[in-house]
Amino acid sequence: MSVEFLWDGRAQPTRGPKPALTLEGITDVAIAVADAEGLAAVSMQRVAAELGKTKMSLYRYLPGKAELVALMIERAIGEPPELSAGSWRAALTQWSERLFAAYLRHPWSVDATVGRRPLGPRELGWMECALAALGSGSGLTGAERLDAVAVLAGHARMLAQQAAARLDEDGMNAAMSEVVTRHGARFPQLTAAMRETAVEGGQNQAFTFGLDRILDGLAALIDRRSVRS
Amino acid sequence: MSVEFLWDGRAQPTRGPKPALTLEGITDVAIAVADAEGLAAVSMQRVAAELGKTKMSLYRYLPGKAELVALMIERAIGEPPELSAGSWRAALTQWSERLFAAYLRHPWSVDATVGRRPLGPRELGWMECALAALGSGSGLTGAERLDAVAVLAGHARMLAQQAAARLDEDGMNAAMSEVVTRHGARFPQLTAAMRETAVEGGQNQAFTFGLDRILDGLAALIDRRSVRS
DNA sequence: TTATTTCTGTGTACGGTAGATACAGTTGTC
DNA sequence: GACAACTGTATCTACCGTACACAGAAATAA
Repeated sequence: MSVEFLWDGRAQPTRGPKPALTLEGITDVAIAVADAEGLAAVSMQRVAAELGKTKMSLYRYLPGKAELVALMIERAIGEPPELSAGSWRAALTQWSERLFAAYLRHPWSVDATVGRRPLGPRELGWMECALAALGSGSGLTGAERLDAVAVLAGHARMLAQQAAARLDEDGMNAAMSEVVTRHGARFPQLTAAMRETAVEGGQNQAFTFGLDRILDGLAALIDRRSVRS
Repeated sequence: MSVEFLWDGRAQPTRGPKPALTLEGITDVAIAVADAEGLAAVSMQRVAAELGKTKMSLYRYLPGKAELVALMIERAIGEPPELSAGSWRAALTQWSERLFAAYLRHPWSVDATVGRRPLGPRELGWMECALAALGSGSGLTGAERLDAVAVLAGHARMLAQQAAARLDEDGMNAAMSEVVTRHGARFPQLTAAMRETAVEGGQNQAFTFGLDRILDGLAALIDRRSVRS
């Protein structure tokens, strides 16, 4: 996975035949496949076939599959949001909600952003704008602000993953709940909590709950700092 | 991926040749490979070769690779911790730290626990014991307790992933920081925060910071509830 | 205009993956 | 001893990512 490709793009040549494809077109098709059938369905063969080309032609545009996935992530996450910010809390709430929404729009992006990998300009842009929202007079150190943003991002990721898992209730969840009812005696708290959860609101509520708790905790620290100083 | 296999195991036969392998042995070897070379290095071929057998012999013990990974997770996460609990806060702190430690011991388990998949008994056991710690008189609803546990688990996961990424500083991080310095002007907050972070403490500090913030937020809610009632 | 260079897209090939199936050999039970 | 059940292996298919060689197209240099 070459970092340069992600940041500097691909120098387009002047000579030779006109390219029939574009990086954007390839990425869009790959994203469409991933949206419809998951990240596992994205193969060079599949993407090329969707474009009416052979798989090897894609390698004229991309060094390899890792770069394709990186481009998919950058395109799926979108430009960093413009935060119509008053307080840091309002700004970070907006930021988290938009990140959560982006994950929900493209559930595969959760799977695609695990493990060690180079970050693209947009991904860094998102971090930058969250840090900026938290920066103005919060009294937190740089490390603390990084940690806070990481917690928020992690929360959005986790909830998006859970929401995606709940989207497809195709038998596996049925088998799972069958297991829970069978061994329910071993997990009393869990069965009770899940019974309650079933009635009330969906995944957005869970996200908002966690987000509010995190921001409450952050506010408590910021208040303490501002009092002391 | 069959749920039954995870929960009921494999009925061991009486007749026929003595099995040369055991499920535990296979799982242990697979975990050893994953610990040393990452989850991507775990293939049926590789695990079988490590055991001195052909890959197809493994299918006498496991329905498929998905089940192997599921067993690896169950074995790697370990038994749910016995929380020497006083307050809910102490208990959840201990719980989160042990989960974080488990992720650090087996960094591949972060990659292995993405996406929709059936949960094993130990994984549910961990949830159960966290819910129990939060249950006694916290005043939270079942859904809220589930959400709170999810936030804590997500935090442990995210920080473990970051820590694992920072373990191998093999050139890619170098290329990455080269990019950041080149485009540093676009990310002033980020570069400033990262410069600060470099000097002070490691990943444990980041984990503790986020954990404390989450628990602070949770405490604020619980206090509010107990006052009102 | 022609020749040359450079690029695109394709066909072929290789090593890797997961898994199905058929079969030989071993071991317990009747 | 016959039979049934099980283990481990060999062979096969169907993918995957990608290296390499080659034919044709297009822009430039002569």
